[in-house]
Amino acid sequence: MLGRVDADATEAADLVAALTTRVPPGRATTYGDLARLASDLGSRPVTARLVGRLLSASADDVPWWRVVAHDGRLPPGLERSAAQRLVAEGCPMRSGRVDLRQARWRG
DNA sequence: GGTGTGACGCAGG
DNA sequence: CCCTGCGCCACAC
Repeated sequence: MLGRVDADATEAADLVAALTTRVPPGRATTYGDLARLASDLGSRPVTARLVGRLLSASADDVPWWRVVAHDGRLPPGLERSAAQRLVAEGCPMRSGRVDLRQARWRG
């Protein structure tokens, strides 16, 4: 059934968007963590790679800058924009990377 | 259909 | 800091 594929993709996109919206300002989470949370809530596993792809095409109201790589690195090409927003929120940073030891949010 | 490429993650060198 | 390899998923060629 080809319809199921689209349904699953939509579910994953909604889950990721919803979870990202829950990340508090000044805090951050990782693609991997989000993938795990989305996998628990959804009907099928979501990978970190998928989270990144979905987020790259997310809506304007989604705080994508609060989702970083597992080592706190910011999205390639958008470091400036992300860093500026994060700093404005008071998110702990370190050498251009998010200090996850302090900012990490796990839901 | 195969192949390359990403806003990924992890183990190694 | 760099890089390679493997597993992972979706997409453009």
